[in-house]
Amino acid sequence: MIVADLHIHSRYSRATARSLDPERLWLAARRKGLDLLGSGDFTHPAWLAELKEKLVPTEDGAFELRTDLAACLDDETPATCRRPVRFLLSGEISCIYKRGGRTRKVHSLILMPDFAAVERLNARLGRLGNIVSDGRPILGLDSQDLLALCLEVEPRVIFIPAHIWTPWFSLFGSKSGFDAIEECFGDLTGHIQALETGLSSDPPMNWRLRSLDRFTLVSNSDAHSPGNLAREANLLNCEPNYPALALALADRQGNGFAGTLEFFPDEGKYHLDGHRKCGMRLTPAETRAAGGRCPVCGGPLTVGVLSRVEELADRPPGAGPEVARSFESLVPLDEVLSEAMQRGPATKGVVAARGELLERLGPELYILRQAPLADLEQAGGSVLAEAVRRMRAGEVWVEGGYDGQFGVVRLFSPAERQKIKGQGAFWSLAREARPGPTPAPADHAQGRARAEAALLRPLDPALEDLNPEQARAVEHRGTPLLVRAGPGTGKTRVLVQRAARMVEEGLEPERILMVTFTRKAAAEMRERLAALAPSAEAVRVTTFHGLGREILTQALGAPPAVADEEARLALIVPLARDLGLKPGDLAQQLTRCKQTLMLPDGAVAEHLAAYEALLAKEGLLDLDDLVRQAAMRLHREQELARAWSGRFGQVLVDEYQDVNPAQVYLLRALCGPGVEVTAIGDPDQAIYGFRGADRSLFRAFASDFPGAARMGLIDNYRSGPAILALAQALIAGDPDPSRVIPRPRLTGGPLPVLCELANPEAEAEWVADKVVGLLGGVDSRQVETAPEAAPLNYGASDIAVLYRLHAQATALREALERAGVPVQVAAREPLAETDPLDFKAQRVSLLTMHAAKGLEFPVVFVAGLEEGLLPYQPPQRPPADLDEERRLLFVALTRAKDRLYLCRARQRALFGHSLRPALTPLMRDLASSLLIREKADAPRRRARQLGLFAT
DNA sequence: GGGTTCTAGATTTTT
DNA sequence: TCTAGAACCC
Repeated sequence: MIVADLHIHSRYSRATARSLDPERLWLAARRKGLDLLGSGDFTHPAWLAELKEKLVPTEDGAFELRTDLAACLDDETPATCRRPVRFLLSGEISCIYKRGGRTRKVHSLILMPDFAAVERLNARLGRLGNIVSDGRPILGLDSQDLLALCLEVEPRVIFIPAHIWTPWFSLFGSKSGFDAIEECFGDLTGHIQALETGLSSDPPMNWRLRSLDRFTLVSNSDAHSPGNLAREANLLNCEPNYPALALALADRQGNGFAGTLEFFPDEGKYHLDGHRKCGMRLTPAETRAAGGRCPVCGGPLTVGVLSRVEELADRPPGAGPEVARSFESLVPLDEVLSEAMQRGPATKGVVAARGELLERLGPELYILRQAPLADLEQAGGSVLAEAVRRMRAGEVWVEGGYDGQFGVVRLFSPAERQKIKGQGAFWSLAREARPGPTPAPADHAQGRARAEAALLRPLDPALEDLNPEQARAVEHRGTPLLVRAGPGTGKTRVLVQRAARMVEEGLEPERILMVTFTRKAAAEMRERLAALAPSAEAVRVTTFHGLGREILTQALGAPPAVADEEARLALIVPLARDLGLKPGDLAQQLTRCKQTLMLPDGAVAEHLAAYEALLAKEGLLDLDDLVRQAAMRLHREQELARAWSGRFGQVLVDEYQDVNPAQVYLLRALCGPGVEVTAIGDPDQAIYGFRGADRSLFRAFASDFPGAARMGLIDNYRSGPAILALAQALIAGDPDPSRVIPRPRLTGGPLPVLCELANPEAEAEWVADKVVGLLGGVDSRQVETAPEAAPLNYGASDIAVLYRLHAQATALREALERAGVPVQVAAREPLAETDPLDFKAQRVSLLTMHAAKGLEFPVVFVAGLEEGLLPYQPPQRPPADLDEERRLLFVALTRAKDRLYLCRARQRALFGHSLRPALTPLMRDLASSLLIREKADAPRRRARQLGLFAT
């Protein structure tokens, strides 16, 4: 028979002992009496390197401490405890993700048969999230996807849902788990052979669920220090190696898996229900009677494991499957000694006594489980012997743990304890009749209605039936049409509906052209169109550049060769040098010429001519040429114009505020008589002036396309009224009589929050604290210090952090990663290594305000609201245009649906200069009633704790 | 040619 | 302050 503890942690995990290295784990395992020990934390690169250095393979998939290291430590092991200790490679992963409208937090224990498999796994995980800053990494990955990934990497993986009943971080957790294992792991459930029951539950509790009968119930310590090793463990009748363990777990008929060593579940931190702040401990029946509310403060109770088991149980208490493994309930030796000596478990006396017992009798588990009472009496006195006898017999007094508070197991009555105190260990205990253990409450759980299966998102009203303004825009025919559509008013929807309606009316889909600026937008449009009306599939959806290329392809008889960025620079850089210009300036000058169609004079004309000659020599066009040349040819070449100007009967253009003159010129060429143009956009969201977009073209639409009708969308479906009010106040700084005041369709929601922090690091820290709070805490310390966290149910992908410059991302990313939050920084060049699961991983998005355009998030942070940063004041250059920067901030604010957090630093180092910037002038004059100014707590630790769950 | 030192410059971004 | 590219040195 061997004893195995498969789930532990290294010193690289949060809140773990610094002494957790392979040597001391090995030593502790020997003192405990363990034969097989999980390495823990194999996802952590530094820990894995240490394991590879210090462990050597022995049996199949098992490892031993290097002999030279073991030799050095042999002296430190009591002679009675010397035994071989094998390691297996194990790790734990915390998945935090949203499924079915609820935030899920599920921990999983994973074992792998060799280092190569671990490395394959880590390579994949490393692309999906941050596995370096915590030994137990937090990933925004669905548990089912994690299991799929593990199986893909190594079919022999042993995947065990960890401590399945803890409320905050487990498969069945009351706060963020599931009601059935299949709900969590879907059709991969069959690959799971074992479930870890955790400290707060024991096998009889688990036996009450028939659905768990087919699983092996394992128990591990989840130790965060060497001393806690083996506080729960497994008994196995097999060789101490990987395949033998796998077989023992999988084979429910055989007896490879003999049973478990358990905590008294009452001692676990989440056994009963309660509210720690108020000191309220409740049984499941009491909780029901109290309606799930704390009888003292009325706040929500943390529902413990016992309640949760009853809720899901389909067998009465005491019932179980026909075949079940045995188990023994133990109290850790230091606690037994603490009782026998009536002094704290960590006191010198207890520590010394334990050492002496180990020397004389053997490992801790032997002492607790097997040592004859006579030997115990001889080595440790009769009180100790009696204490151990009672423990083995289950004659204990318990105060159940609740809401993160460990329970207390007592081996002696108060009177006996008084006696021990008075007489010391010399007092000999009479065996007294004593009350049995606190009985488990015997009421039966009511099967709760599982109402929240597959929560449907509220139906989008604009999709179901259009509001009057939208309907007008969709149905208008006969003239060009310009629609002004503010953020969240259903702009794309109107465009898509309009196209679909036209198809319905009998227009061939090939006669409809939809034009966007980016391929991404085009793809989205295509998708939405297909979803709305399959018959509209043949509608042409493309970008301006794609359209230009197509026209040129026809004109030239072959697709034009287009200079990519690299080729273009290869021409521009030497040219700029010859001309004594900066390459960037020259590039800007040239692109400006092409986009505005302005015929330059003087020096610029020469530059352009020289550049065009170089392009011609290479037989290349640049990207600007795709639009410009297509437009010019359409205007000049009659045959080409004939082919194109009537090809489309309807042309719909998105984001019209971003067009440049070349694009309008192209549109006009395309739209001969009888062709109707629809343009939709929002001049308040024009943020690309710097790259040639000319928002005055929005206003000029009616003269470019005579007879145009104008309309505006009014209802905003995206943002709460408070967010909208702030954004509107901001944009009002740039008066525009034709602006439509939006009408919020959502109600309620908190005011936006503004906080001014000492520096960018503190600012990032503030953001990270808020994010952790919105996620309801990502580690147990957080949920235990602030368990009243409102059930906000935000997932990481519901949250975005926006900023003006990429340079701001570093501090924000670091703070979020330190907090354990999965993040994704939208970099200019996408990371080369992407994982197939990448698109499914849920992460907080870090984006520039520009990159956020067109997106929406339930929660938005906007960081760095400082003068100099917004509007941006580049060194040695003219400051960015105030109104365009105002629109940029407007775009940023209007990305938010429910919650908006604004912040800025009082001190910021930008390009080497340390500045003490003022608040951005864009926000200075806003009415104070539009937002809540939050005070920054000066000492960081306080800020962390208090800021956590404040809103 | 390869390595070191110096110095200017430093947004936002799509095709 | 950091970095990329140029200038410089052997």
